[in-house]
Amino acid sequence: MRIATFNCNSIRSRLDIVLRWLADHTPDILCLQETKVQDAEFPLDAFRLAGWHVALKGEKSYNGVAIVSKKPADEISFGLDSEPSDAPRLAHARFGKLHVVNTYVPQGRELDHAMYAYKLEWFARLKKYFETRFTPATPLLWCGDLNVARQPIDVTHPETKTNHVCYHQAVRDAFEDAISFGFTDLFRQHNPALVDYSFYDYRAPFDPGQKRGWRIDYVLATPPLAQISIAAAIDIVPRTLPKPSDHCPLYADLKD
DNA sequence: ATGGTCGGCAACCGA
Repeated sequence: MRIATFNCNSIRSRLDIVLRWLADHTPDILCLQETKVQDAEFPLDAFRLAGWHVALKGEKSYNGVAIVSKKPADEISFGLDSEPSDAPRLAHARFGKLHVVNTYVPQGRELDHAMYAYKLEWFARLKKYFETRFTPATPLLWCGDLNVARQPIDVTHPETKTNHVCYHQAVRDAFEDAISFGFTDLFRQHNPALVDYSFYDYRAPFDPGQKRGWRIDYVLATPPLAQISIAAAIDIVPRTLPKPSDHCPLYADLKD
């Protein structure tokens, strides 16, 4: 079974890239973030024509999540359990015994901005969400753009990023606390020392040799799934393609 | 240290 995640930075502007990626990599499940579209405007027919089911929740201009799958989900819900629930940032789908939670965590803007405190709180609320609904024995995948680089290896020049909202110690601690529910970072499980990134800021000149990037997108799994995980990888940076996203697709393969 | 480029959407905001 293959599970994938991709911050597509507008599903309408990158529909062809996403459909091509689905056809080439044939995941069972693909979690999308930043679809940036209201539900009525989501290009659902294009997915259906290609044989995919989609659970989606969006809004105008910002945020938006979707779970694309070969088989239809048995259960779908959106948002955290407390207000503001941020439905366009969290999608949950159940496929038989398998649960998938797809999140687009708030970026945080600046350390002294209210959105950064909100981001830290978001991780705490998400941990509560996991504790309320699941146990570490639940076959559960947590995927998405989490807007935090976990370790020094996960960001270029970490010593210059200590005051960045995606690497500051407090957000790394908040992430680790949510992970402590019982998750394993599948990319790092399979590639313990590999320097690879899932995000390259549009504003930084793209230089594959320099690789100025961040690993802020994840597939995390509870023990029953981490134990049967075979491989995980970040796909090539699609900067050579027309209309590349600033994020890369990544995926994990599990035994069926 | 600063600024750099996108997408959405119609002036700038968010990343």
